[in-house]
Amino acid sequence: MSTVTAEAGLTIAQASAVTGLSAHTLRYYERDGLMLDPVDRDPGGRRRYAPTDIAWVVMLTRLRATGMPVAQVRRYAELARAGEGNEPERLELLRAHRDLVRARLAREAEHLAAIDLKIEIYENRLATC
Amino acid sequence: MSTVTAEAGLTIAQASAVTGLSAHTLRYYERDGLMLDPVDRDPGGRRRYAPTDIAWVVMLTRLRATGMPVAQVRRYAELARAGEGNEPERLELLRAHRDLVRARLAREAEHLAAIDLKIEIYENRLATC
DNA sequence: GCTTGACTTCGAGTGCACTCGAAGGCGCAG
DNA sequence: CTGCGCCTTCGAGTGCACTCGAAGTCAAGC
Repeated sequence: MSTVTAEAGLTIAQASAVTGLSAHTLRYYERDGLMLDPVDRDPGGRRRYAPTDIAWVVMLTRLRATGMPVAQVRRYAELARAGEGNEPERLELLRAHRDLVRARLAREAEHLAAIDLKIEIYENRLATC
Repeated sequence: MSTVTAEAGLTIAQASAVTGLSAHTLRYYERDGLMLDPVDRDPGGRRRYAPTDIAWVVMLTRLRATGMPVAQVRRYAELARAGEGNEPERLELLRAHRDLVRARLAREAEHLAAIDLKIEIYENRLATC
């Protein structure tokens, strides 16, 4: 059924299972230029995700999950697609994103601490009566 | 101009400045039942934000900034509005949210570490050539 | 008394990121 | 050769949380 005879890459369903993205979303990302290259197709025209594709999707989900807008992921993909020579730009893009994420996580940690405090207040109030 | 003679509460513009929310958003939150009670009005019918209102808005922004949906904030406000007796429910709501936030922050920290690694790879590549 | 500017309500519009449905194609088990 | 299930494309729809514009009101300064 889903066993692979030789090495041919994953179907979109398998890629979906591995990455946690829906098949719809995987197609949407490719359409929107978020992939490094269009994914290879089998003789029947179906997508075959190579390990490098999967690795890219994983990185892509990390960027998305940390709040990078789709447009900026596309920008990053375009740079990577263009080949060598623009590493400084890619580095800058990633650094800028990292800084934003760090700042947001710090802020959220503060909020979390305040929420924890609120929880403790409730716990104490319930414990003493 | 914006000095307050006696103690009358903040105008919506002042509340906006203090909380970082737009006046539009403050009205929207009140309309949507996210406030504990409708905000008091001055003789002219304009909103006057009491310190307790501001404190609530601050808590509310903490919940929102950590990803609690507006509908759940409303639920929390409804419980608080209902008065005493439902503290266990409020506590449960906050705890559930806290757990989600903790889990997400942990996941994001992992993603951040992976992004940092990528950045280091770029840095090394650029440093050695 | 008239302008100014901040306020009001109401309802519609925006942006983002999916998410889904329709309509059809292909290859293989039975 | 027929039905099944998974695949395809295209374009439209959804959900969330604002965000904005229009039209009108009111108090205070000039």
